[in-house]
Parts: sequence; C-alpha cells; structure tokens
Amino acid sequence: MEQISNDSGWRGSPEGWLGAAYDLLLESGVGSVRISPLAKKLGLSRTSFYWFFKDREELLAALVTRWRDKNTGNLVKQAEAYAETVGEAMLNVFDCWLDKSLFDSQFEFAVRSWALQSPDILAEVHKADQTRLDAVSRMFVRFGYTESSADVRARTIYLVQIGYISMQTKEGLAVRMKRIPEYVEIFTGEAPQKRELDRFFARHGYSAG
Amino acid sequence: MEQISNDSGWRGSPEGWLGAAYDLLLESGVGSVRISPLAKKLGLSRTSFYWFFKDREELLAALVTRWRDKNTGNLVKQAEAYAETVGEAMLNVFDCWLDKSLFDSQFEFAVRSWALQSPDILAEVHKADQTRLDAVSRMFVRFGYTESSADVRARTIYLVQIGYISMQTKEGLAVRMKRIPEYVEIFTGEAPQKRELDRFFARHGYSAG
DNA sequence: TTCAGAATGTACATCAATGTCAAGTTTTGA
DNA sequence: TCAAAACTTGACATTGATGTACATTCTGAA
Repeated sequence: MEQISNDSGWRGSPEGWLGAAYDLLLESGVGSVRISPLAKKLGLSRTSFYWFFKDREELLAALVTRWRDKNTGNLVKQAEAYAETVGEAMLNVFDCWLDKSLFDSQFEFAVRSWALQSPDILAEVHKADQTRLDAVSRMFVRFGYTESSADVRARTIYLVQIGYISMQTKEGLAVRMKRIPEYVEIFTGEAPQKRELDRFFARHGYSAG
Repeated sequence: MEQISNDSGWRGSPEGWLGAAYDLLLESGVGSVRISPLAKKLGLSRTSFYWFFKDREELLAALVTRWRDKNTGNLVKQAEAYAETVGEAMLNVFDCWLDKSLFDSQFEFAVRSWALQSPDILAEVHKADQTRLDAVSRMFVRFGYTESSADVRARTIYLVQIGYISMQTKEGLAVRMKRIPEYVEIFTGEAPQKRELDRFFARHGYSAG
C-alpha cells in the first residue's frame, strides 16, 4: 500500500511499524492492529518486528503516546489563543475541527473506541477530556460567562465535536461551513460578526456563501 | 456471573446466548463477542451454541437488530411527543438520555465503535443518525424555527448526547441534572420555564436543587 | 413408558495469531 | 577491510478461537 522511505538502508524502523499500526488503527480499530498483517503491509517478515518493539503491547503504547501528544495539546492551545470577542475565540477552537494538522478526528475516534476494551486507555481518554473541557471552559470565563454557564457551554462545543467524530460522516467543506454561523450563535448565545466569519472562512480556503 | 432463568428445562436458548453476547459487547466491544468465552460465561459447552445460531455472524446480526429496534424507535417517539413549548419538547427528548428503558447509551457506544471495523454496521449507524436527526429537526420546525436553524439545533442536541456517550463518564443524577437548565437554554435559545423543569425533574426522581 | 426431537457434549481438523531462537545478511565505522 | 552493530528471516512451540460430525442426554407429548 504505502511506500515507507528511509534514510538508512534498512527496510524497517520503529516509525515504519508505528505508521503502519496507525493506518490500521484508523481503518479498523485496535483489534486489527496485529503484527502479522502489519508485516504483510510493510513487506517484511513478521518476526522482524521484535527487533524494534518488545511486543504488541509496546507498539500500542507508542500509538497512545502519539495520540496524546497531538490532539490535546493543540486543542488547549487554540482555546487559549488571543481573541477580541467570544465569537472569534470560538472560531479559533473550530479551527481544530477543520484542520487535520491541529486535531486528528479519525485518530480520536479510534482511540475512544479502543477505550471500550481497555481500562488503561479509558483512563487516558478521561484525562484528555478533562484537560480539554477545562481549557474551553476557561475560555468562556475569560469572556465573562459564569462558571456554570461556561462549563455547560464548554461541554456543548466539545461534545458536539466528539459526537460529530463519532458519526464518522464524510461531508464536504461547504456543507460543514454552512452550519458554522448557526453553531457560533448557539454556543455563545450571540450571532458572530461578519468579519470574524470571513476571516475564519478565508483561513480554511472557503469563499463564503 | 449471571443467572439465566428459563421456562423450559433447557439451560440454553437463543435469548440466553444473545443476552450474554449483549453483556460482552457492552463490556468490551465486538471483538470480545466470541463463542468460547460466551460458553464459559453460560456454563455451557461451546458447540451447543450452534444449535441456536448458524455461526458467529448470525449472533452478531441479532445483536444489531436488537439495537436498531430499541434506540432509534424511542428517540423518534420522544421527539414527536406532544409539547406546549419548545422547552418542554426538548425535555421530552432529554428523557431518552436519563431513562435506560428509552435509550441504551452503552449499547449505542458499543455499536458505533463496532462500525469502525465493519462497513455494514457503519451503514446501519448512518441510517440511524439520519432518522434521528430528521425527527429532532422536525421538532424544532414545529415550533417555528427555520429549516436551517432547526437543522443545526437538532445536530447540536443530538451530537452533544452522542459525544457524552462517547466520553463514557459515569456521573450521578444530581451532577447531570444541574446542567439541564443551561442545556435547554443553549439548545433552544431561551430559558425554560420553572414548571417545565420541575415536571422533568420529578419524572426522573430528582428534587430540584 | 416410550420415543422423537431438542439440547448438549466430545473429539477432531483447521486457522491465524503470538513470541523465542538461532542463523543469516547488510550496513557502518574504526 | 573486517568486526561489530543493526537488521532480517524461517522454523518452532503455543495458544485460543472456529466450525463439523457424531454420540449422548434430557423433556414433553402420545
């Protein structure tokens, strides 16, 4: 399937196996992240795997680390980014949902599904949720919402996205963008300004309709 | 673990195996719904299974049917129930999230996770999402919201719940109830009436705080 | 009480995966 | 240039699951 390029002359590498594992995880869940299929995918002998990882467990642990480092970090950063109005702040968070380099939705869903079969992963997911919700909640507090209102609004914005991910729908940019203004109004309780929206649309390569 | 009671003198039955499969699905995902462990759980010989089901596939299909019949049906019913105000209508839908007899959240999550490894299940899930979103959207239209606003509001309320399910949190009734008024206000754009909330709290055995 | 058939059990053949080991090959660098 | 380090491989032993064939036991109705 994929071409794994490599500086060294060796065909395998921790990154190679991890990358293949990542692909499989996203396509069909942890259950499918097994060493034999990975080896087939990489065109390597199955046993070569054990040179890089102690066992399957260690590979899976590396996968979790990759997830933790990416998704939570960027979401918190976006929630804390500078903004003049609450609408603008919200759109900063929305960036995550539209920019794969900021937040990997498929990865997110795969890890959450994984949590169903592993208490350790479930604990990781809970920790991540708490950190993210806190960050978004603080964002609302910054703009004068009460603690209680901020908490529920943070939940709303975050859970809508987690729910959306969980639907696993593949929609075009236009369809999703059309809903943005309404979402901002629902989440903040006030309509966003046109220029805020335009800036948002522009940075995601969408010409407002 | 469980005691399966039975009218007939037989220990096994399609319901017995299905019930055990259901338990395992919720606890640890489809990957764990395998015949050997089920047999162990039921205290029956593994091969006895094949008297009731052709194979594992058939058991899984029965599981999907059970899910489809329960969750989507009740959600649509609650969205279509009579209500004087939009706030009351919303609370009717909220009933689903608080009453296990109306909507089985854990089952829902397990099936959605399952969809990651099976295109057939994914199709089922998409169909269900569409049906449910349409029902909730029609509810808003009934109360005078525009199509576009109704659509996004329906998504918001539905996705928040799917997201909540996906968090797999175990919270007490009181914690969840405290958020209800804020949610209604966010979702409908107007604060709910006190007597609507009281009626809602009452029917879920919660004395308003 | 007996017997058909409903339910269960034992034994077998198969498959797909796991991890270890010892022996190979390729690359690097002193 | 050659030895050590970095990788690769095939053979093995094991495990846990699947489904089939066939024998056995249990139950309720005649």
